[in-house]
Amino acid sequence: MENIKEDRRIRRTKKLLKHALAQLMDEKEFKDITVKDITERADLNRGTFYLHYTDTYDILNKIENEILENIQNMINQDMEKTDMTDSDSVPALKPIAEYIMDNADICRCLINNKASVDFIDKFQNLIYVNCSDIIKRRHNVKNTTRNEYYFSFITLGIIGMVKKWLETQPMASPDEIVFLVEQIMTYSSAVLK
Amino acid sequence: MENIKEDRRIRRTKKLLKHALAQLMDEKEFKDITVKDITERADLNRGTFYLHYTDTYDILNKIENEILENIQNMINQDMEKTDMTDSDSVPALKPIAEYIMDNADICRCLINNKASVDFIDKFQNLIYVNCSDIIKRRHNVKNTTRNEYYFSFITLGIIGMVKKWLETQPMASPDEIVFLVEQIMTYSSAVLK
DNA sequence: GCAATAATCAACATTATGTTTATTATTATC
DNA sequence: GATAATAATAAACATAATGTTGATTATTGC
Repeated sequence: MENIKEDRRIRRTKKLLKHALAQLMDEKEFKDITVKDITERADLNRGTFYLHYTDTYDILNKIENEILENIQNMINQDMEKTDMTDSDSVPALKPIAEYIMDNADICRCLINNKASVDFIDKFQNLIYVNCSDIIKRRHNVKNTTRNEYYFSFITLGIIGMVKKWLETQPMASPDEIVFLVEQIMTYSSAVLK
Repeated sequence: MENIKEDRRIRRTKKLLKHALAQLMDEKEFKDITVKDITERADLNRGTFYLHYTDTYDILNKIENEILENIQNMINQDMEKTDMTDSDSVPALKPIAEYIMDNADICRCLINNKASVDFIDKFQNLIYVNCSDIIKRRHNVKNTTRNEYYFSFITLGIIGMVKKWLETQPMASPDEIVFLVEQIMTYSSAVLK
């Protein structure tokens, strides 16, 4: 997805800009953050920003996509290893929960972001795409409109739980959340037909 | 909440501005909508906008709050009528679903809005505040951290379902959605302790 | 070391914002 | 229907952010 070898200066600049934005999002709403704010915080020239991003929404979008790509990669790795037919747990959940825990600050500001692009939408879609097939196969469930509604319920519900997790200080351990998510998935799949 | 008698000109102006914004949100992302866009569409002077709202986020916020206030009022009315201890259904759901159906265009653009304030957050909070007490009493459930996680799951999950409902054309009838929501609430409450 | 290129700096035109003042049009109320 | 109150208009303004350009300096990969 990314160029394997970007110039060191580019890597440094992008990292500085992203860190600056994450800092600022902790301090004020995204909509009130300007390109000038970001470059001043990163101690870079304003023009430099435009060498890499078109506007503030572009850089935010790219931060979001990186996080979600990392999570998707964990799922893909897990898919190869796992025989889906026998186990009832989802092995990818543990590394994902640990990843979210490790990146709690950035995940929290993305998921709580009041004025921006659609991190939650993209996250829900990721869960939807990766889970619906697995669940359907496991529980021998059909593609009905009714079940589509329930999937929308479950997938956004899981994000609600993760959101709560990130908001509750001190945060529970990844293992605890994995347990709760698996439990809720088991219970909820009972509504599917 | 609102002044009982606003000048007719003010009522007209506010209505024109709100309709113009709703129209524009169907055409492009909220973040790209300017005050000029709104007043041009409403065929009003740009200065007039500032007589009533501070910026685009302010008017959006007020549209959101109106919708949610109307829903809250339905719940309040229902609370007075209902004896909570015996029934297992939630009578407010039907009028709420009908209200959402009647205002599907505006609700859809608020719930799908990619770049704005927090309609979904506020909506989730409304459900949370109004449902948690009822459910806790009904199922004799305690205030544990674990249950808080589940409430976050259920409340955002319901919004996921409503979102799906609004996206699916042609929309299902309010009665169908009420049935699904009640079913999911019954099933889900099984995870509470 | 050197060619390539990223970052800086200063300057610029463009656009949106938010405010002000004087003027016109509409309203509520008597 | 006349009138005082006030909402909407129009034009002008300062301010600030945006996005771009061209020349210069600094860093990088090889």
